[in-house]
Amino acid sequence: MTTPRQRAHQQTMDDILRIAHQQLSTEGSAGLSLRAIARELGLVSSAIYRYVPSRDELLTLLIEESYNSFGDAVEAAEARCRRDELGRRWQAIGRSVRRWAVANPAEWALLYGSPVPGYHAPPERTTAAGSRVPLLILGLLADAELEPSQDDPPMTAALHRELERVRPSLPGELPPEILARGLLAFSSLCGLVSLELFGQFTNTVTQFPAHLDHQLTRLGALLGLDPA
Amino acid sequence: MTTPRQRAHQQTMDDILRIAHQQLSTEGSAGLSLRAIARELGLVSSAIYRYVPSRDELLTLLIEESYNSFGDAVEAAEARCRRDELGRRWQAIGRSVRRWAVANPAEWALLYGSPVPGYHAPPERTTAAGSRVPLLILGLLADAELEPSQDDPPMTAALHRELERVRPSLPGELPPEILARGLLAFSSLCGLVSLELFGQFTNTVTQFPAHLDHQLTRLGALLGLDPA
DNA sequence: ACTTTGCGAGAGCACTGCTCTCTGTTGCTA
DNA sequence: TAGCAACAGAGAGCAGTGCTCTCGCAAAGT
Repeated sequence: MTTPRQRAHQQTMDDILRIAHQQLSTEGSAGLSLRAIARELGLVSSAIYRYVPSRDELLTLLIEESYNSFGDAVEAAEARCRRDELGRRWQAIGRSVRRWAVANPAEWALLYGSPVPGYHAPPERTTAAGSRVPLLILGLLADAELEPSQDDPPMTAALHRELERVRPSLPGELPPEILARGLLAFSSLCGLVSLELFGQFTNTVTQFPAHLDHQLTRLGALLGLDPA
Repeated sequence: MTTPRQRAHQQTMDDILRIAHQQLSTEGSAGLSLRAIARELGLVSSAIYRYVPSRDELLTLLIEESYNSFGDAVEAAEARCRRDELGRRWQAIGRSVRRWAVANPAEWALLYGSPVPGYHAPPERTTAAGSRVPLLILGLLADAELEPSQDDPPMTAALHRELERVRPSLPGELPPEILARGLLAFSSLCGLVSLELFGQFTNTVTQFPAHLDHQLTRLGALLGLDPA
């Protein structure tokens, strides 16, 4: 049972986040202004602090929401694939990552761009949501039941141990070599999307969807997935 | 011939940039404050505008300097390799990219992180400096004189044409397929470094140098270079 | 009916980028 | 050498920011 006051509070809170997201896309993360949000709500600037204790806290909330919106989008795209078509699942993940990023560039910058200076997201509130997409890739690799091969380069014993140690907290039973393939695939995907969004490709590539598809196929082969 | 006044001006300008770089590393790009720089110089806030017309202009100057410092570092590392050891040259590039980024995280964020909101670097002043490292990779691929192979996935005709079109402005005579390999290698490298610096790997990898070496070897194979 | 709690208003502090005007100095030139 | 123009810094001021404080009102709980 919620009291009218609680509902009103929630309503205002939702409005704040809605306006904040909107501000984020028009002004960028540094342009996020509590005062501007208050103004838009018809509130005096100090009243906003009844809802959000600080600008940093608002950023954390936006990061959580964005990670979840991102995770929802990519998971939904991947779920539409047949489970045994591993190459297609990888392609669906890659394409939907880019699609979400292009549709929400400010949010992408918030998640994978430079950290907002002076602010550090509390890990306990963001790592879970932030792991959803990487975990999706690792889940895919787990389903592939891949074995380390000759093509996997050697790694130091310390790195091998480290990747062994995180094994229990990951889906399936990923050998360190396979986990490393997944890390590279995810990193490459982030790099491709970030370089596109942040404008580093402007003088070379403009055919972004085609370029991404091409590179996703390369990465699929690197992962060890059949093209399907 | 320079007058004392010109020399004094240049001196102050250098001080401004020095303090700005220092402020960048302690406060981050959004913490860059013209007033703080003026304060540190013992100047009143308005006097700084005799040297730097705006905060955006200061950012552009910092970006140019950073790109060049980055390019210097990577080029120097690559130049220390024997020209015919292509695998080593790639490894040297990758390692020195990471080394520079770890040593100058704020500058890395400025170059490859989210663009500072409201500000857009004038391309005519940054693209040349920003292309130095990518060009180094492409020069390496040109030296390798690689041919497209079965392993290169197909690409759309439009993308192929686009990569053909930039060919003359690049070193050697890179076929679109080889250029695409280079773009992926550079993107992956940026992704790996950014994810490390921006803290996305914290719960998985801490053995960063070993991890990078491992992935550089993978990428070297993908590029088609002998391990050397 | 009384008290606690929550919410908004308003003033205020310290900070930012940036503009304007005024003053003293420097350096070139007639 | 005298005079003028360019320049450098000072200081005030505007509009904006995050955030804190106090005050009063109204709703909710007892």
